[in-house]
Amino acid sequence: METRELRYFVAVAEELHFGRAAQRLGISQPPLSRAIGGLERRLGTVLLERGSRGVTLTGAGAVLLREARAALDAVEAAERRTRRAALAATGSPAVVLAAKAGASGELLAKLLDAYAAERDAVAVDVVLCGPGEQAQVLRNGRADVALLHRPFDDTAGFDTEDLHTEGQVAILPAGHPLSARPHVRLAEVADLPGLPLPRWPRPDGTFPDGPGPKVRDHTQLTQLIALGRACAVIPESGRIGLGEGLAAVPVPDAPDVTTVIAWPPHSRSTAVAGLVRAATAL
Amino acid sequence: METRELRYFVAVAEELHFGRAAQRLGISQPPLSRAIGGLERRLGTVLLERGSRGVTLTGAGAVLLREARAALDAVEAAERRTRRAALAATGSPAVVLAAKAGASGELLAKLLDAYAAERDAVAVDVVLCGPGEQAQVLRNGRADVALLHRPFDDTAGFDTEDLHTEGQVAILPAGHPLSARPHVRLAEVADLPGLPLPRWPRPDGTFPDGPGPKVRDHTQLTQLIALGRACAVIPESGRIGLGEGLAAVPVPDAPDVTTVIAWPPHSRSTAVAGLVRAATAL
DNA sequence: CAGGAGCGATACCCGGGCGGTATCGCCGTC
DNA sequence: GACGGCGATACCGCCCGGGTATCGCTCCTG
Repeated sequence: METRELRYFVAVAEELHFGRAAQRLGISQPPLSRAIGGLERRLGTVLLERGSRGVTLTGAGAVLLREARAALDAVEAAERRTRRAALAATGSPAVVLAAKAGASGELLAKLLDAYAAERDAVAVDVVLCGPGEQAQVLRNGRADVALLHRPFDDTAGFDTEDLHTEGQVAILPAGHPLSARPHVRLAEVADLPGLPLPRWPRPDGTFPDGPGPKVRDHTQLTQLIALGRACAVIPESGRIGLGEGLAAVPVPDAPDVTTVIAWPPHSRSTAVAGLVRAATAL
Repeated sequence: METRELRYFVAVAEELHFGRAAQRLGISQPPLSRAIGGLERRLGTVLLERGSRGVTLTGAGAVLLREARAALDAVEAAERRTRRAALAATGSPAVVLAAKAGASGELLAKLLDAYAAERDAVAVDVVLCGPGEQAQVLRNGRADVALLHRPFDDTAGFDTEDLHTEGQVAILPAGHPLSARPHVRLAEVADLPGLPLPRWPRPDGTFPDGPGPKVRDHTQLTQLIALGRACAVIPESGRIGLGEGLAAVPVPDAPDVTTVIAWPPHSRSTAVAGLVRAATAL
């Protein structure tokens, strides 16, 4: 199987429409039909059910979609990491670290300082991601190492070291009745009248159904809470630098959040190893 | 990057010789030179140093070799798993379990029994591998789930559950002076005159240098020991069914061996989940 | 029920790229 | 200095990937 075929299949499987998929791929529809047909013939199975009412995935098609995404990520990563290695050899070595925007700010700063103090430390490019995007950028090679947060982020497939565990706090508009309490239970925060928990995007960019407002980053979240339109439960470390208008109340029964440093298991980069060493020594 | 280019590059990087690589790929040498040249041009870097004395990898080339192998494994896995899913849909569902030949025999039997007793259990094909091959077959999709042995096998990149931990024993020819001892130290076994530790193949099939005989599987090992040509240190559970002519002596200071069940992190198969459940419940 | 719209499959053509053979250029080595 | 080994280059032919035009089917609609 060629990566071109995998790209084509993923496009059709995501759009569930040959015409739109072809448009997205920048080709016309007939070659796309032929490519998918050829793939099905060689695999000896039907991947897509062409009904009169659009296209649906078969079981084998669903498996291939999952596997093809992983394979394409690996190919992309190969290209990016090779390019990065070539750059490193010609004089400007750098390592790319992915972190969630607005999380673990203090830990990140300490990590960068500690690593910079090491012998033969190289430049660290920091890529700030939306929630849940770090694993993706680590898989497709945009980053060499990432800070993830269990249990929110999926650490499967990476080597990891735990760095820090903390409890969670509820963030409420200042002056809210609950904000004076020494602590609250998760259930109490879950359905406050008029203050729903916000909805975060899924990995594919869509939002789950529900009453809460859609948010994509930490700034949107704090603004919405300050406006009295939502509340949230976030790791303790997120409370620092919250600004006016917000109050934080511990939520003892919310699951602990562990910040971990993660890297691709076959990584052989000394820079990544140095960052991990610096992080675990914090 | 197309998988064809990656396959070509891996072949050259492994052979370090364009002619032999072309032969292995079943094409002639000129198109191979052109393909590699094109890859280097598009990546904007030199991957292979063509010296008068053969070919060597550059730094970027070494990175690409590692990443390309991973990517090709992922593509292969996509193809195999899709084929398997298609088979499963047409009536003969099966799950493939990889285990090291000659290890954990008892545990494997109990696992298969326990799983077979489950509701809607499917057929389990067992693939017996040489030492260290399980991770490879799991990565490239020949197997869906595997039994690995830490610290010997590399579990990086997989989800795992620990099943069983045990100590190690030295296997000696019956009648050897040490065989009467209640236990021995690792260092004592390491350099017995005339009884060297055998050499196991590396993942790429070559053997490390050293005095010991080359062995590829458990049978060869036991024969060599019975012949008085080698000794070995293996997990306790390997002593059962040793047969005549061999003695086992505990080695308390050898590292413990943990048998784990491992599967690809994005696996969604209910059969794999069932096997894992059965295994952890043992 | 006829007409039309939407969508994927098919027919057919064209051009680029992949693979093949022949040959060159560069080094070592005898 | 001749030769042999090895990778690069030149050149050619053909297949395959991509394009346009069109078909066949289904469903909706007036």
